[in-house]
Amino acid sequence: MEKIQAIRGTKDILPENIYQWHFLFDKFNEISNRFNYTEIRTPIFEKTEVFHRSIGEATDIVNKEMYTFTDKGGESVTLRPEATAALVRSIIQNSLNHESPILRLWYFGPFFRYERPQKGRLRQFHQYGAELIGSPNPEADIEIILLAIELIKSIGINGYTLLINSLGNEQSRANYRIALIDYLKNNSENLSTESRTRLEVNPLRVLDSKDENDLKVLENAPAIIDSLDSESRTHFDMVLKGLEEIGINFEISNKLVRGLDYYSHTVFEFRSNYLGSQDSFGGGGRYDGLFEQLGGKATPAVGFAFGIERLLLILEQIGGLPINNQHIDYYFILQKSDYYNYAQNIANKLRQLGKSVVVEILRRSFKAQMREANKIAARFAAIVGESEFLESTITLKNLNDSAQQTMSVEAFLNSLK
RNA sequence: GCGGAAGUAGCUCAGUCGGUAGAGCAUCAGAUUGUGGCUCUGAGGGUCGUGGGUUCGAGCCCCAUCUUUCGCCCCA
Repeated sequence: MEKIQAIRGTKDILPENIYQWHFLFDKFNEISNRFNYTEIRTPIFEKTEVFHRSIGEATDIVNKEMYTFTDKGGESVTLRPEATAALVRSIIQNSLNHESPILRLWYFGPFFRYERPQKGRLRQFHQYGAELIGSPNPEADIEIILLAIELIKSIGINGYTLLINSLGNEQSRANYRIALIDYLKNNSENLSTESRTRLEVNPLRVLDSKDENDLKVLENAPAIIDSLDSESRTHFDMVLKGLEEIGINFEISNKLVRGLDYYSHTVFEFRSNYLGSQDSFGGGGRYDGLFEQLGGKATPAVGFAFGIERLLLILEQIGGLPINNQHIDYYFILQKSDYYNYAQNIANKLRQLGKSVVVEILRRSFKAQMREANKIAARFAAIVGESEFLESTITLKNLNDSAQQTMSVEAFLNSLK
């Protein structure tokens, strides 16, 4: 029989690594709580429309990266490529923002994009993200960035770059778009072919190009910041001032535009030198127009997301992965397999007292059982031989200092209560 | 979607000029009868990613395909 392989770009999270995921989840849960954010879980698939109406028809995500299929009822559904659109759908549907003007949410889960796999880029990947719904003010932008930074700090990552930019409000963006198209069209003969097509479909994305000739052209391109109207400019300035005064380091990048259409005003991205080609491990921004696009009433919001696999890659590179400190308290060693029920009975009482306990089930030799106890780093070998079995006792051997004593089962259990 | 590299034991890797595969670690067992770690001895485990082709003969050469990886693209 031929072996079956996992689907391309998907990865098993193996038992030997799962503690790393628990570590991240626990830290993020804890820090989110400190900021008064609550976890939300939405389905991993949605009506395709949710993403079409939000992410943008012209974006790569919608154009070529979505896992879209027709279900048996004829409905077009899509495995979520990101969270924000689905969350907004849920908030509107459940009227989550009706009880209070402000809603603070976080999420953790799998997402799907049909891309060519690479290190740090999987077809099923995981994100942690947070959304702050209800405030149009720069205070919200500052809070969400601060949360992101505290999360990174909590898992021990210090070396990274925070890039920030403003796309301005709708009017500012429209103005800039015209100015940029104008400029790029005048210089189109110097642009790469890809940038020329992007100029037609999604001109802001040309700013992201790494092509050398494109970069030359872009040197003199109009900057978004110059197209911002006073409202947008003030918003951005207040965000920057806030970050400065709170002591957050950042770099302004007037070329940062990000690949989802729903962003407005503040956009930001976290980059690391440890990731190679996929150097961004988190990003987000403000999306004041999204609620309306998804049929809700106008609601301002900011949010961001981290790529969990990328965070783990960074931790691995900097030697920052946590130590797996899972341990076993007692390993039950049976001289004869006949003593299994006797042992398992005691073992389970120990478990009820909060101990982690394993009982031999392979009928191995005494020596092999001792080896096993040692290998899994049990604190004690709990030995059941003929005399223990007959006298209702248990022999405990401390595997650190080899000290050994025999006592009645009753006395042993009582000593732990 | 485009270009480059790589796939041999559970893991890390050797494998000469084409002659049906090796090491270390890991696993398992043993070294006088109820005692681990160190040491020693031994054993099991591979259709050489998959499918074709060339050849008397392919891990090695050729083609295709799958997967991983690097860069592009994109993004978390």
